[in-house]
Amino acid sequence: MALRLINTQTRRKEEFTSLEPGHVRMYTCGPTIYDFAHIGNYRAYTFEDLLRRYLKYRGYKVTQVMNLTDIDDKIIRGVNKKGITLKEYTNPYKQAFFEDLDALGIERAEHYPAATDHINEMVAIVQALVKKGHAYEADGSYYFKISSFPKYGSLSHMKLEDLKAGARIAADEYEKDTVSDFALWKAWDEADGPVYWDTPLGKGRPGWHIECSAMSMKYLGETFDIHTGGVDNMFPHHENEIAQSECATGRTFSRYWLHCEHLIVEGQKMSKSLGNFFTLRDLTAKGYSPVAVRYLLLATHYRQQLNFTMDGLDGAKAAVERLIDFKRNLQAVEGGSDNADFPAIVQKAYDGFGECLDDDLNISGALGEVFNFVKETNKLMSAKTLSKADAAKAVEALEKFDTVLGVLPKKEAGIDADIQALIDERIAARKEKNFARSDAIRDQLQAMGIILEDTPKGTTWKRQL
RNA sequence: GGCCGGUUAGCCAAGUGGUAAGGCAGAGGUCUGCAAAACCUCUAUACUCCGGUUCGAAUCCGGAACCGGCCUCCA
Repeated sequence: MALRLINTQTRRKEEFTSLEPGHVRMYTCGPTIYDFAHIGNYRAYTFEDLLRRYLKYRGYKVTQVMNLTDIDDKIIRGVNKKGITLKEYTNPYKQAFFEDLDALGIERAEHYPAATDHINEMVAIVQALVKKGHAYEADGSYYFKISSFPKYGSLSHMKLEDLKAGARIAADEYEKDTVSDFALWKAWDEADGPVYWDTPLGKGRPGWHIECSAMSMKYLGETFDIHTGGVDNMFPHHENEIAQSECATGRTFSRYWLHCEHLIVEGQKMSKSLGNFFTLRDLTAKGYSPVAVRYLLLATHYRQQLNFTMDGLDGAKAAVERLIDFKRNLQAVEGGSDNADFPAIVQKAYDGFGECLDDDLNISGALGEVFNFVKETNKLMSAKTLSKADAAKAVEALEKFDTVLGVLPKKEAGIDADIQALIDERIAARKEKNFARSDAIRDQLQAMGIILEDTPKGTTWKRQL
């Protein structure tokens, strides 16, 4: 069966087809690089990574764009406070972001355009909108005229007249024709200090929404396949993107919209005041492995709110370990004749894995299939009825699944010579029944994060996750 | 006020009409110098509540409670 995705636009599960056969173009709303990203942000990026990896698993070529928002009110405030340039302010957070992506095993997108590198493209869109009567200038700023786009609200299913005009309408927005019109370009203001661009639109800076329109269309074309983001971006951000993009080009902007639910921590909204606000660095500092965090973020369906708990993190770690151990045990299988039941077990795993993920990326179901495969194969292994060739096929399947899951170590890390020397010494000590010495070595290695496994076949080791 | 999700065992979490996947935790076992690790086996009268439709409902419809989200720059 084909891949089906729930499109926010229609609220229906739709069969996915790409505009260009075999090639998916997707745009993913990225971070504002004014601080370290938190695990809620990474939930969204992990979901996008799952989508990307599964599209590739299904044989698509993927061109993904993730923007880096490096201009907004908070960044301007930070720049002026510290008296440094905008790039000087944002670069450390940009670097930290990529470090976190690597730690979490999130594949790199093809493009990471920064907003401030695309001012000209944004200006061009604003000019096109003005020319077509969809935008107007007021006191040096430019606004999108929502009343000129009847389709406005079709993504979030919100009606303008239902919106509560409330406290969040800033007092300085009086010059807009109607309060719901949003800024495409903001005129320079003294508080902006040195942060501005001189453009045909005047001296100022871009609004927030326009960057995504400009950069997605530049790298993916006027119409592309998938646009993703967190649910909070559905309105107004994505709604505004659609309005400005479609009015500028006269074409459909994104064909599918996917929105990721938020995560909560221990059943509560993540907030600094509750003390349950975590960056990836906060968790690794507590000794948690990034791959455990990845698994936890990945394992819940993306349209479901994810309850992030420390117990859950321990459970995620144990689940990943089970997969890693499964692979190690398979690789140690020797000889034997092929098991007649095994081909059906592998086939069932492949089929189940694909069927679940085809169904709007049902990752929990897919993981269930993987663990059933692990259990059934382990059963054959412990009965010593699995052949070396069977085991190789099982490893192949597991590695194939892991192209989507991304939780297995890329390659076994080497072992230091002195660690090997300790292991050898312990083996010798055990032969001489010098258990005091062998236990001391065992403790020493454990303190170094090396777990020993004394099996009937001898002593092996693994790194603690 | 408008709109949108959710509520499944000790915890996490699939399942959208046919009688409840999977992971963690827990118990037992194999192995072991003892452990650990790994693996196997087992376990739980778990579908928020109240009505309705149906031969049959976690699943569909109506209502309630609770939790959470969006309503102009927050993934």
